[in-house]
Amino acid sequence: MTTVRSRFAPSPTGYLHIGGARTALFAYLYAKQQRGTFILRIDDTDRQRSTPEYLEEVLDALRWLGLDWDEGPYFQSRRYGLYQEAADRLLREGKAYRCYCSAAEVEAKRQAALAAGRKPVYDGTCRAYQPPPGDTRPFALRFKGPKEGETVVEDLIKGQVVFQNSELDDLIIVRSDGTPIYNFCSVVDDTLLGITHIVRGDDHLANTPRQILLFQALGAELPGFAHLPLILGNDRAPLSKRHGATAVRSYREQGYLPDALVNFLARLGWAAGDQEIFSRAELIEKFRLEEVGKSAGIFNAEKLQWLNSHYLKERLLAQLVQEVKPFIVQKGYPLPTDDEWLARALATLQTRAKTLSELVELAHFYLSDEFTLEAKAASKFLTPTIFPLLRRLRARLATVSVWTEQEIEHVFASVMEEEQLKLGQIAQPVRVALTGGTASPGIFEVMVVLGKERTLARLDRVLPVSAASPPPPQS
RNA sequence: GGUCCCAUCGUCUAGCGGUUAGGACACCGGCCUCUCACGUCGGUAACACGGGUUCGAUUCCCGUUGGGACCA
Repeated sequence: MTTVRSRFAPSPTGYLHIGGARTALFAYLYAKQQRGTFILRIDDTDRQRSTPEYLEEVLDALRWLGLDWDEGPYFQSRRYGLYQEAADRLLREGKAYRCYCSAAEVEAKRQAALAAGRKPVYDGTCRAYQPPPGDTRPFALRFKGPKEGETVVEDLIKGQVVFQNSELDDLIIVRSDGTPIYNFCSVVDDTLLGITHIVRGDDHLANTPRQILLFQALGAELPGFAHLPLILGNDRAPLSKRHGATAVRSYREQGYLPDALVNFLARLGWAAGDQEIFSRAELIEKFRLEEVGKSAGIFNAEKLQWLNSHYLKERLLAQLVQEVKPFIVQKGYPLPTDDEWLARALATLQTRAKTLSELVELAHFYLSDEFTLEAKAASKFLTPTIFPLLRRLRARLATVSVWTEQEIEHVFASVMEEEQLKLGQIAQPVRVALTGGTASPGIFEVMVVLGKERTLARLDRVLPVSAASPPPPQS
């Protein structure tokens, strides 16, 4: 039994997008599951559009997702000699021929055929053409495919897909300018790299029979194929920029955790019974390429968000502290110097945030003393009638020596009893004073995290008259 | 246009001839509760259509419709 070698072969012509990430993930999971090798190959034959920046971007996204490759990256741009060699061999062996038709001619014929309602396939003009010696016209290299019989793709996902060879026209393998085309490079590389399983998007399915013919012509063993259905936007069109964020990077920047994205992507098109949450190890153990669904799936942002909040809740605080820091900086808050304190602050918000970014937003009243009071909240809860109560509470709190939830609660309880009030009646005004709004973690935890000094200062801030300080700004 | 792929709640899906068609997200209610969340309990919601095959089709076959991919 040969060991599995699967590959992911992105083109560094843009950010790694969600669809690409899922393809990479499935190829990765399959390799890991089979205890095989996951190979990264960079299909950068499009030199105009491939850039080192995008390359770094793609590698970075893969690393962030934890899709570490065992081999590579190999660069197609550094392997031209190999393609040339393979093309020469096919020409020598009579499996390819020189085509002198210019691109313009072919395109014209194609258009004409289309207009006349015929198949826009290459007409085979040069297939039997013997160039006279000394013919110096530029030529492309075309693969000489069989005109009879059929080519069968045994796809792990789609099943058996049959193509009539008569429907397949002779594929250009090297352009007249000497550059090999993608389909050819891909086959040559898959052969040379010993790829046993090609996992890719099903937009490549229609090209597969031609590639199979090429594999055979090169005398290579046929790899297994697995064509993944595409990911669509909510309008059922293939996911693209106009559906919003498609780059892995933008999810990272929005504060999604790689675990959540990986879990989400894995479940998009694949399931293991009713299970929704999968750890990395579980995915590797349970994933089956043959179980991947055949139909395209729609990217469901709400579900991703739910998964992310799930992973956020599970996150170890020490880890969360580190992960949230870039977001604190990015939002312009001073970075707390005390990690232990930050951990306690985050702990009160952990069940409330869906992303790291949102977590920081919710933590704004911890991170800065300069927040504005929500006008609606202030006008409802910070009325003059409440001031005496707040003053009384403030005075009592000032006497608390051990600043714990328990002690604070005692103070509240006594004031409540004296004033014949329910906790809700007193907690809301305090909440508004301390956090600026009506929604926050439990008021006692907030006070503990804030500390006695900041708590009292914030109460003073909303209390007019006595204090010399001006009333706080309202939004 | 040709070839190919696809079709279960709004969405992701389970199902692999006989089920009250299951789960999850979202949505709507109850409970919990100092607010908001979390949690928990419950609810609304699907087999695209038409023919076969079969005692029996969501499931197998064909077609229609509708999506999609590919054709240097």
